[in-house]
Amino acid sequence: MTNQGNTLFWFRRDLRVQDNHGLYRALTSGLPVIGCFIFDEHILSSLEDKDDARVTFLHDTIHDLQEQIDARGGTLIVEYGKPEELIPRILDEYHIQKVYFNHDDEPYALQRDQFIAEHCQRHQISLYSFKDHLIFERDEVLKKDGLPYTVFTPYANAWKNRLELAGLDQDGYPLALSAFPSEHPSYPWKKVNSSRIPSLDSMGFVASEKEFPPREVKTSLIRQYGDQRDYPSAQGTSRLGIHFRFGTISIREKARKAYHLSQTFLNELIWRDFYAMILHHFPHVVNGAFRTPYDQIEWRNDEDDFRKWCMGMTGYPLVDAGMRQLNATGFMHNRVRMVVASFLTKHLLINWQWGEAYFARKLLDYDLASNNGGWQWAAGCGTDAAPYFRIFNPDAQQKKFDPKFTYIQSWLPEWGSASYPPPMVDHAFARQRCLKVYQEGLNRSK
DNA sequence: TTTTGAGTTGTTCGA
DNA sequence: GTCGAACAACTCAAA
Repeated sequence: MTNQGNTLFWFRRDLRVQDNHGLYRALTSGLPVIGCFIFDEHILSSLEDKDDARVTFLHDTIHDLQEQIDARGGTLIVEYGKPEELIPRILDEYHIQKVYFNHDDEPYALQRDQFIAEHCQRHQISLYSFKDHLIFERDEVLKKDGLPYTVFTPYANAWKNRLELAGLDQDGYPLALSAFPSEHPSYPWKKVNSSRIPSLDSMGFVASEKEFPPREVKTSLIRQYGDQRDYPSAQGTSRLGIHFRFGTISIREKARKAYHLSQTFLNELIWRDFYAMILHHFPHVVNGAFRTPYDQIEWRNDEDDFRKWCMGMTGYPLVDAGMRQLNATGFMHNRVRMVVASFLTKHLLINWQWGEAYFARKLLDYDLASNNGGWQWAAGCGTDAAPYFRIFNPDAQQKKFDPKFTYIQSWLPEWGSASYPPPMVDHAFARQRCLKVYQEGLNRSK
């Protein structure tokens, strides 16, 4: 047994022991399993804020994960540095014969994993990778002609058919959402000596005071999700995004929970698969519009305007309350995300990529595929075929979704006082300007 | 191949 | 206040 070496399970964005597909496969690989996690220097060095709360969240999470693995008699090796240097070292030092991890289809991750795959091949180490982060991914839901969907509704219909294709379990839940076992007496974790978790300080960060949402979501919230989710002052959304991002909860578990309770909630999980699939098949969306003619739009890109938007000083209270909530907490209600994104792109004519980057910096639940998809949708250049003249009216949105100014007052205390600025641009004027500039941009591409 | 129906989350106008 | 049509003609998916 000892001569056969060990299995390595590399945690990345699946930071849990329960219902973890790749980990389950590693634990049934026939060799003792050692876990590892790397605080990736490439990613961390690109973060702008020393008190980035996502690094605190990661650090807390890794601490908990290590305790859980310790309690099972195993080890989680935790390092800070470059995966392309650290993984080969770990493979060598711990006599690794098999490497297991879960798919990560973001562009950087694909390149990182390709390097590791080539290294493993050169050293006769087996490498196994599994779907865990999504319910259906890559080529699992395609049109009849074999090409990927680019419209959500037919994709969601095909997705739901596929979910039920494998049948239901005895409790009436799709088998495709079954959990992978994490507890079994014969699962062989391995205890080895390893160094301590690097401190936040040693990686150049300080602890954040921001609060992190719980991993659980009430049944009543899911049941009422369809009716409540559009009202930013209600606690109508789950705030599970950060946990889906880092895999601190299982997507299958939450989908199973929502399955009989709320189609609307389930649809949101399908959107997540949809945008990940779009990123996989159309990687150009990272650098430009999904619909390339929209790259011809002549954005104003006024830096003072952008600064006002970032600070929540536009003079439109729903926009400003949203930005204040984002800046203060790292979270913004979904309805308000649409309003601020529409305002930045359509009213201010600032390139959606500026907004995308700001959200990437600030959102605790930031996810490349979903954030990019959402911004392209807001700008009108994305997969949604709806016409671009759909421009949100920030005042009308306030009347509909925050009629008593409850949300606005909780994030914008000076609203209504003399110190609150007047609207930075007139809505009717901005709307006409937007229609004209979009039209001209699209004509230019013909 | 051609045709047909439909498209996450909207707004404005005029009856 | 409420309701349907227009916005401007586009793109996609499936028959």
